[in-house]
Amino acid sequence: MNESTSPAPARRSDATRRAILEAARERFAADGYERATIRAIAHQAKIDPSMVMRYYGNKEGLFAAAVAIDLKLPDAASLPRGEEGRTLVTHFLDQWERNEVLTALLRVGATNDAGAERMRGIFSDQLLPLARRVCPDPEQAPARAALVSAQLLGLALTRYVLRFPPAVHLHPEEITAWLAPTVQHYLTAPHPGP
Amino acid sequence: MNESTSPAPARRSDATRRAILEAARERFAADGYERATIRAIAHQAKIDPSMVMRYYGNKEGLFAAAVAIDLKLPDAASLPRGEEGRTLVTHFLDQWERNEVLTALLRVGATNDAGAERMRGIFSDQLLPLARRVCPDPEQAPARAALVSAQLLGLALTRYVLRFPPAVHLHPEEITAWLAPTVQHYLTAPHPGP
DNA sequence: AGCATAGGCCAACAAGTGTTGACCTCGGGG
DNA sequence: CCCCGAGGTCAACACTTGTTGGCCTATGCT
Repeated sequence: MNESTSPAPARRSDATRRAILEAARERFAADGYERATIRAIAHQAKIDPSMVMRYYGNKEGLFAAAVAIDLKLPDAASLPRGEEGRTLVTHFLDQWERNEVLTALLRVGATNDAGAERMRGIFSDQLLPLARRVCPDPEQAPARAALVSAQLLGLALTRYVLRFPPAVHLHPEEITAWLAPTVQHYLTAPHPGP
Repeated sequence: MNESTSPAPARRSDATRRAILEAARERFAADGYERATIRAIAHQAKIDPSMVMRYYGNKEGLFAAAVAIDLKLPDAASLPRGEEGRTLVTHFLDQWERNEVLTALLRVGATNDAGAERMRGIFSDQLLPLARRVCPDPEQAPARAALVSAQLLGLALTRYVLRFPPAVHLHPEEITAWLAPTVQHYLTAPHPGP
C-alpha cells in the first residue's frame, strides 16, 4: 500500500511470509526454541515445512526474522524530568501486552544463546543509552540500567513466562504504582554505597 | 556415615547416583531441559545412558530428582524487624552463588511446564507464607510476594541466565545495597494505590 | 568355593528433528 | 496462445532423541 517508501518489491508470497512469521512468534513464545518445531509452525501457518526453509533459510534465520523488532523506547530527552520511571514502566507493560515477540524473546533467551545475545543487544542498544542520559553519573549508567532491566524483566518473567498467579492477576495500574518509583530510584537516586 | 537416622539402605551405587545428579544439574543449568540430553549427562557423569533410566525411570524423574531442594528461607519470626528485605536478598544471593540448582530451575522453568510448576510451588510454599507474616495486610500478601519474586528472579535472570555484563559484574554487596530497600518496601510499605 | 544379585555396558528400536531436492500448478507477460 | 518462473506439495535423507532388553562382571553372603 506504500510502494514508494518501502524498497520491498511486494512479492505475491507476502501473505504466506507473514503467516509464517506470525505462527513462528506464537510457537516460540509458547514453547521456546527447541520445542517450537518447524513442522508445528508450518502446520499452524497452514503451509508446508519446506516453505519455511525456502523463505528463511533455516531455523535460526526464521527466529532472527521473527524477533527482529524495535522496542521504540521514548527518547531520553523527551521524558518529563522525574517521570522517567513511570514512563518506562508503562511503555514496557504496553509493549509486552500488545505483542508476543517479547515473550518469545525472553523464553528463547533462557535456553538459546542467539536469543540471549539478542536480549543483550536490546539492553545495550536501547536501555543503556537512555540510562546514560538520565542518571547523574554516566559511569554508573551500566549498573543502573542493569538494575532497571532486572526489575522489568523480572516482572515479565513471573507474569508472562512462569505465570505466578498473583503476578498474572496484578492490574497494570497497580504494577506501575509499585514499580515506577523503584525504577526511578534505580535511575536517579544517589548510590547507596556498599 | 549416619545409618541410624537416614532410612536409606546405603546402596553400593550411591556414588554413581550422586555423579548422575551432579552432572544433570550442571547440564540442566547450562542448557535447559531439551538440550540437556540424557546422553550428554551420562557422558559427563562417565557412565552409560541406560544407568540414568535404571536409577531415575525417565528424564522427567531425573529432572525432578535433580531439582528437589529446599530454599531454607529463614523463618519469618526470626527476622529482625525492618531487616527482612536485607536478609532475604543476601540469603537469595548466597543460595544462588552456592549451587547451580536454582539456575537450572530458572532456565528449565522458562520452557518446560514441569519446571515452571516447580517454581510456582517454591513461590507459594516458601515466599508466600513469609510475606503473609511480614506484610501489614495479609490479604495483600500474594501481590507483595509476587513483587518481591519479580525483583529477585529478575536479578537472577539478568545475572545468571541472560548474563547481561553489567549485571554479572555487580558486587554482591552492591546488589544488596540496591535491592534490600526495594524488597523491604514491597513487603511492608503502605499500598501506593493505583 | 559357589552362586544369586546388583551394577554396569552395548546395541538397537521407534519416533521426531532440521533440511533437501524432485516434482506439480497456476498466473501473467511475450 | 504458449511458456516460464514463482508458489507450493510430497517424500525422503541423515541424524538425534528417549528408552529398552540382553548380556557381561564382580561383589558379598552362605
